[in-house]
Amino acid sequence: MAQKDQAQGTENSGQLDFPRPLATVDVVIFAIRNEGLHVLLVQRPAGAGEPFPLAFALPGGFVDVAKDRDLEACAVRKLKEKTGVTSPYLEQLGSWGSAGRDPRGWSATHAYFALMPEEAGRAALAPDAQWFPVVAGKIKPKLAFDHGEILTAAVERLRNKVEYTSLPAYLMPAEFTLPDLQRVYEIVLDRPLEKSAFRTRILSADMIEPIAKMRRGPNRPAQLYRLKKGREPVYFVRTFNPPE
Amino acid sequence: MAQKDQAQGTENSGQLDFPRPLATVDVVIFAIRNEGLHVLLVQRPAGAGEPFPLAFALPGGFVDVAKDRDLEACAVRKLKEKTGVTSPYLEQLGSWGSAGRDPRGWSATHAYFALMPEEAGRAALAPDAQWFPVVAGKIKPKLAFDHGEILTAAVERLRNKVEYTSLPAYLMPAEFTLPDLQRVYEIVLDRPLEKSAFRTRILSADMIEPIAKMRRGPNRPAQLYRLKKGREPVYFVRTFNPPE
DNA sequence: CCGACTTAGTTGTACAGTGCAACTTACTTA
DNA sequence: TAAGTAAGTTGCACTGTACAACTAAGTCGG
Repeated sequence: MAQKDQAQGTENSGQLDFPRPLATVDVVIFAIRNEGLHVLLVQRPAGAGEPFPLAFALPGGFVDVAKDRDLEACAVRKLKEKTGVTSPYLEQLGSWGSAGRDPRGWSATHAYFALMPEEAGRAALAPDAQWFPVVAGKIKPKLAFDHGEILTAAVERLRNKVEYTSLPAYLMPAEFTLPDLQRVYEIVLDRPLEKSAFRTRILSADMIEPIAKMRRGPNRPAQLYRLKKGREPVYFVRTFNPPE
Repeated sequence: MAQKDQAQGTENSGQLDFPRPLATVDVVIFAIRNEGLHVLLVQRPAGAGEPFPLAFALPGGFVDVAKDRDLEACAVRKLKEKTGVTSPYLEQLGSWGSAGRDPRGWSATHAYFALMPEEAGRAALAPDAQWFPVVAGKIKPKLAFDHGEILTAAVERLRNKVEYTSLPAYLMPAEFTLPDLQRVYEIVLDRPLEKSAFRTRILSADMIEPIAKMRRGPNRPAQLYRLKKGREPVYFVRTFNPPE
């Protein structure tokens, strides 16, 4: 809630002349590439006065009070501007704000969490944007600001939700098989799942529908499916076979 | 991520002289009072230039870059200052930011979600703070700003998490019985739960421990329990008997 | 042309936790 | 001492998973 600023010691109503934190938005966007979880990062500029020159960072930037109607619009805009991609799934992840996270002053970022299929990531990527594999919840290069911490939180959120939702559907191409989908679940969770229980659960969730086509390969063909359109993510009432 | 401000059209590195949104923190704090879910609200001042004079609002206020080390510290401070209470459980709920939510300009609030036992709420409450019953996820008075929307999101989050976590433990007094705990679950979920399944689940979660005392009443005494100290919230692998 | 190989998809049995309902236990009160 | 009430337990049916073996449908190499 915004109220009169008792913090500044001025009790005059409507006084707004006190220092404000910097307000930014950052997006953690995941895709599966080459059988592994990847995250899209952008390299920071090297100009004078730039914090963390040439380090990699999450795509994002300052909220523009003239351009952005709201935070989500800002996230969509920043993602498009910084990386060139658009995401079919975007949710809030959380916010990080403190005196020290940005050398330019007290700043707070509104972090978003996004998923996209690999196919869409092959299109025009911004020149300084790049996909990085996520290994053990971390990234090789040390990230700018507290973005390493934000990324860790995003991976944890992804793992948690994949355990009991249909979120991986947003990581799939337009047409996919059930084993494809299961593989994506397994990649994110980093453990094998039971084939028959997986099939039962997904098929009874009414989230995908078979199309009149099979995936052909060197062995038995597999039924192709597509997402039912307009489907919100499905929440299961159990997790998959629990870790221990 | 904070980066140079391309949005303002100035490409000079380190330029920070552009308008910043207002930054606030608000807290939705719940307690069970009189067999019902309640929220703690504060009445807004009536001074000239004050938005929503005398309306009720979530406790919160502007981030103070001098006083607040980070957002959570700001939430704790605001809760204490505005209402007088302190919460044993505080988590981020999300952020709401847009051009129109505050008549004083583009503003973004970082909303927190808190739980506390009723007993702690009986102590010194700030004079303009007041508990309101939550009926059907809503509050009787129309709230200031978009706080009605934030409250709705908080109730939804609470309901969702109570379905598969031990969060209600933070709504309990220091000593309580299993039927007490079950009643709190039922109040929040607004549906009855199975007694035997509930007991089995809670007792096998290793979150509470019996004390050498019984609750005596007009009928069979009930075993009293307390929370095991230092326990994080427990996540169950199933929800309770699903709504349909 | 046939048998080895591989992956898709199904089936069967054991098990865990819930839903439902009846039951026992332990106390108060008339 | 019997009735009443809430605490706590028990038993059985049911659902969905775990595990594992099985069948199905294709390619490929001899």
